[in-house]
Amino acid sequence: MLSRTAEYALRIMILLTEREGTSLTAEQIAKATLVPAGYTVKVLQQLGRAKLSKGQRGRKGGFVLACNPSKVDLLQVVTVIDPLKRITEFPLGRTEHQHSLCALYKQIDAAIESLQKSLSSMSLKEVVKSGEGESLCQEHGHGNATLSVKAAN
Amino acid sequence: MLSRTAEYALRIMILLTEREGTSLTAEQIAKATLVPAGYTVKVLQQLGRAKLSKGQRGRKGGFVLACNPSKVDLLQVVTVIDPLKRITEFPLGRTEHQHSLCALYKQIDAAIESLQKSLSSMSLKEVVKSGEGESLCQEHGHGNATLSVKAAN
DNA sequence: TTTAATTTGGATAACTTTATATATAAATAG
DNA sequence: CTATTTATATATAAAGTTATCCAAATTAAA
Repeated sequence: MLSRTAEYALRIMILLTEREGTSLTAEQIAKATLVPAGYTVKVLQQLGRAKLSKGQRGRKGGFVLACNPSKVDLLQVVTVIDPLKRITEFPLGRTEHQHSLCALYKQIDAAIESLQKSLSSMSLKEVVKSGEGESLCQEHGHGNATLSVKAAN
Repeated sequence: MLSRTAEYALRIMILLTEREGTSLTAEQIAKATLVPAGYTVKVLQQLGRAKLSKGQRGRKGGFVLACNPSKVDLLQVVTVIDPLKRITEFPLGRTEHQHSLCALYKQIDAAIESLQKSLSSMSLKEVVKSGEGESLCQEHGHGNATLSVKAAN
């Protein structure tokens, strides 16, 4: 549904939000998000060009959040990777059976709209906040998810 | 968002619904839906295995709708092609930063849910009905879309 | 100033999805 | 019964996405 890359981008941005202020190397990010090591930097580069993250080279380098995570929502992150654009024109040429197909595209567009609404309804910060405090990973989680309270940091 | 193939499947099913009762050759379907000619049969085969359409070989053969279009919604068609499945378990192994990531997946799942809800809110028949009667293809349509009332058939 | 750590950018490889082509099987018309 | 029309099945090709690799650039520490 979301492309895998978009999902990676979300994981990475959530991690950067959680660790706001601190600098993380690509390797650390890969390890924490389980995004393939080499691919992590590719995703970070795209996020960087979009000014959502920023990389610093050399020793002590790494990546940091470069946006206000209360102002950036999940849709904005997804959009950096693949746009999910609304259907504003009937995308087919003139066919004999335009009417039904056109009606179909109205429905498809409505579906895209509801997806967008859902993804834009929460900022990065809100997601991180909603994950703070008590055990979450059971609810939708699998057996060996942690049950413990998040360690203070 | 939807795969291209899923979109093709929807176009085809809408056409078959519109022409319910009549048999259409793959070529006719391809022409009317603008799905690539050879690929049309691939999609029809998948729809056929799912019992949504049915093919008849030989002279006078073709494809017909094989379901009750008032009982089949857009999500069911999409599901034949690519499942769009809900996230019922936290998909990552145990990482250090599970809490936020888990919260992220709750949001992603909510987005999938809203997409599913939207796609399942209308049956094939309802879509076709909503396209009947007067000109539609202007609203979301491009310049040379027809303005005329649908011809009686 | 050298060296080590690190991002950046470009090239390449593996995999998946989309599309085409070819051969086979079935149904009908004549 | 034969020829034609059509779907079905399988193989192949093209395009797109995902992932890896390597060389170059930058930064900081030693």
